[in-house]
Amino acid sequence: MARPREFDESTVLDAAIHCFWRYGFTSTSVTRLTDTTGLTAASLYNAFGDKRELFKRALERYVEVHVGERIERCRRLPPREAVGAFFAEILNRSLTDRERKGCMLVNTALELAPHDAEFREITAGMLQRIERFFLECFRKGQADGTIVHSSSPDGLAAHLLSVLMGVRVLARVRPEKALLEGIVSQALALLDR
Amino acid sequence: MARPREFDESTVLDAAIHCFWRYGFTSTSVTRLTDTTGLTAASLYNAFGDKRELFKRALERYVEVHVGERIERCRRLPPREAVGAFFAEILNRSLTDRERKGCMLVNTALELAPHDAEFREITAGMLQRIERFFLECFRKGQADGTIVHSSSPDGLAAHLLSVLMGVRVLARVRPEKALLEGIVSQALALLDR
DNA sequence: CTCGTTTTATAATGTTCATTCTATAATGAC
DNA sequence: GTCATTATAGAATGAACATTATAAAACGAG
Repeated sequence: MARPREFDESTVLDAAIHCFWRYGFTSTSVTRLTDTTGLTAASLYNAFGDKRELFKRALERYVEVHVGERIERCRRLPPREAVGAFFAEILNRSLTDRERKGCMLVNTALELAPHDAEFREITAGMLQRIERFFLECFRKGQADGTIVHSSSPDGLAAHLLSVLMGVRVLARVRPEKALLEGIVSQALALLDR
Repeated sequence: MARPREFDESTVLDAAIHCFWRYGFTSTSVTRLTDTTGLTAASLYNAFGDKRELFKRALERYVEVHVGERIERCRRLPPREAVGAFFAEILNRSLTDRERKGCMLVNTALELAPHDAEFREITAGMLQRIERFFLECFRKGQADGTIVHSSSPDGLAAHLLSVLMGVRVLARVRPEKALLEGIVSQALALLDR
């Protein structure tokens, strides 16, 4: 009926993710997007609306692929190991991230959420998803005795969420193994004694 | 010998701080700066060089005024109280920050440090200053018995630094009293048992 | 083959950006 | 008062920005 697309939407989104992840929304120009996706501006606008809409799609895909899948991977483990594995992945990512991209969700939370109500809601929801994952782990772990009872699950979950944010920030400035590992091991120790 | 300045440098820097703090480096246009400082672009460039140089001066002043003075204030207290007072101030600031500006140092660490070697060094040094403050408190507190020995001072200091970063990020997205207070009280509990 | 529809390529749009030019104004030294 | 020097005001500069207009191209339906 009509001319077919010459590109794969997910592939283009992945390229857009890489730009936005590394440089953020404002510092990613449409020119940079056309260069790295290979699409013309016309195709980009025709397919995604505008830059903001494209960013939204990219962020949603980022969270599904990079955050959601990590949570699913870890959720299959026993609760205490799940939290450990989660932070082990974060640590590994942060220490091998040569472009210092950090976490696109954290970056967006700081760049757009404060001034943009829509992105504030979106990022808040995504952060709550991580918090809920921690919460589940702690509830289960405290129930079966693999995680200590000294603190409430809610307090622990919020605390670990903030440690996660902190590690993601620090990793973009000082991606030092000793520093980040120290922070995480300190956080995990909270679960054991 | 020459025409005198019509403005006070510190006053102008404070106005610049407010812009950069709220919107970051990239999203603060020179027009916005001339509007809020009251200076013409010519005066701004004559006095400070360029936008980047002005930002650097603003950041340095921000850290002196807002971070340095807080550290000095708290340093006068006994070690355990010093840490408590520090986080009490952070919490209070975060919960009354209606513009969701967060912390200009954290914002810069995420916006500029990853791609700019000079700002990476600057922000890293400033973060280390906070870390050293924690470290001093822990060393003294462990020596006089007001802070528990269960963890190394270095590990604790790094951990609290990351909690601080995390709170500053979360506060820009979800400035909720219960959430932030929960995180901080959890962190402070680490010092007592 | 022709028509309707969507995608592409290219060029153009008008705006905003950081920065600088030109000219005028204000001072102290002489 | 004149001069050298620095600060201002306002306009101008050219580059980069996001977005769109125009027209050609590629397909299925009829």
